[in-house]
Amino acid sequence: MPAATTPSFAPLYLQIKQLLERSLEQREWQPGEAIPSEMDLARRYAVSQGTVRKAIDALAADNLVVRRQGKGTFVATHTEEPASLFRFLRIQPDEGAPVAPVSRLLDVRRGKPAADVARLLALKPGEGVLTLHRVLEFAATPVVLDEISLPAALFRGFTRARYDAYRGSMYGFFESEFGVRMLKAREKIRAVAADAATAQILGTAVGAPLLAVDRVTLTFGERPVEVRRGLCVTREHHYLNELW
Amino acid sequence: MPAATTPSFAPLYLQIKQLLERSLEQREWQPGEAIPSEMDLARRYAVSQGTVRKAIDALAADNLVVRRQGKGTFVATHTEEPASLFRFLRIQPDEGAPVAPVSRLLDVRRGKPAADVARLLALKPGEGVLTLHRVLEFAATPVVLDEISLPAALFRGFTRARYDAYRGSMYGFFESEFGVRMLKAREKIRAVAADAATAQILGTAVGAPLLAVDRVTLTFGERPVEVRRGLCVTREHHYLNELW
DNA sequence: CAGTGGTCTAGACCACATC
DNA sequence: ATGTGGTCTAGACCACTGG
Repeated sequence: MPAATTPSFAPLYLQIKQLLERSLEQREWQPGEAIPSEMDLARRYAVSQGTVRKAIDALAADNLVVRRQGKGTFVATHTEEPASLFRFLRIQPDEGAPVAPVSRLLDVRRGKPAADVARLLALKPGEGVLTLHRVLEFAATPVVLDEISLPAALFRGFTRARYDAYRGSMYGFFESEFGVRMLKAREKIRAVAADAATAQILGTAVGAPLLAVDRVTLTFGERPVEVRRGLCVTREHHYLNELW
Repeated sequence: MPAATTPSFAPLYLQIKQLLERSLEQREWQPGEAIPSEMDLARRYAVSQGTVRKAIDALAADNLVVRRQGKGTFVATHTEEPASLFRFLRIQPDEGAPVAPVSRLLDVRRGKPAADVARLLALKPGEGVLTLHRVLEFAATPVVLDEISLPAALFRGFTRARYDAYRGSMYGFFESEFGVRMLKAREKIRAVAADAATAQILGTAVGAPLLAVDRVTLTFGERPVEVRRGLCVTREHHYLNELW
């Protein structure tokens, strides 16, 4: 017997998935916390455990939750699990094992968005943005220069000092300090020539070829919450992509 | 009750998946054909339909097989389904809808592999390679220059005329003419400066920034069967990547 | 030990495709 | 009408985790 009402035409397990997704978005359970057991959720929604299982499987496939056998199912977080780090960090040294770079924030500015940024972030007229510049260093060598644009409304109280005090990835910082959760991203990659300012920061010649990675990052409901352009020296590093 | 013997320590459904994978590799069913129904397979392996279902789900997640409701489950193929085309083709025009480019083969050569190619293809000493050069054109504009290295042993009888006569993607050609099936790939992406020869073919200035995409393509058993370097003009095109 | 997710089964019914 | 994959259920047992 299904639940009391069937709110839409979709398989039951997808309806349950949607309900769980709403609870996740509304922080009924915090990132890193366990959600209720499958049996509890089955009782709550008046469906069988198998149906809840399929719903959770789908959430896990979307990287919204992480299953841990014998322990429970946990809300995905950027503040733990170094594994999930490399989901969004695709630049790696040509030689040697994957490593996490050091992030150095150059500046933080507030202002009006450029037209393309406003469009990509779906900002309302008049909405402001935060613009960060930061460098990623691998083994003390600057490799990536990022320009990061964020809707100011979602990141009130952002300061350089606050970021510098944080230990962990930038997305971990966004999640724990501002409650903004980066779920997926779309990147467009091009090759460009280094301009003078970039060349100086990255230690390359002016005109040297750089990888330009334009990322739009999405949160719940496919809402864009970050636009970032990364310029990357690929002399001893590369962007790794697995196709399957 | 499980099957007669349990050949290894793994869940039943993964053992079934492995058996099905072996059958797929050995072409017990041809690409594009339907495999037996879930019920038939359940009887064949003496397991329940649900277990076969999980095995097939896993194969479908690996893109080895495609489910079609009401019709059956079909062996994946590069010779149909334009959708699967864009799984390996990530270069797209900045403006407008995704389109399939025209592939123009420049030359075909036989010879000894370069050291790095031999290593990436895991060739035995003395094994020869085929080297192709080809251009991808979007709207009559050359955008990508590919150098493709293939183990000669797997592509006996390859000629330019034979490729030109084929209608469809290159991986479709490999699959239907040589029985070589490209299942997944790993790409390393860098920015480089155009050399004179490349600049001429792609219609750019010498030294212009190009995207260099180094791909190793794998078949069953993670065996590498293609090494390709693509050089791409990203003036009006980009490499698209979805992160989730 | 008790509780969690993971596997496996068996059977019922639905949705879709084909004849 | 028949056969296919897709959903849903209910219950049993396994494997892992932690007190």
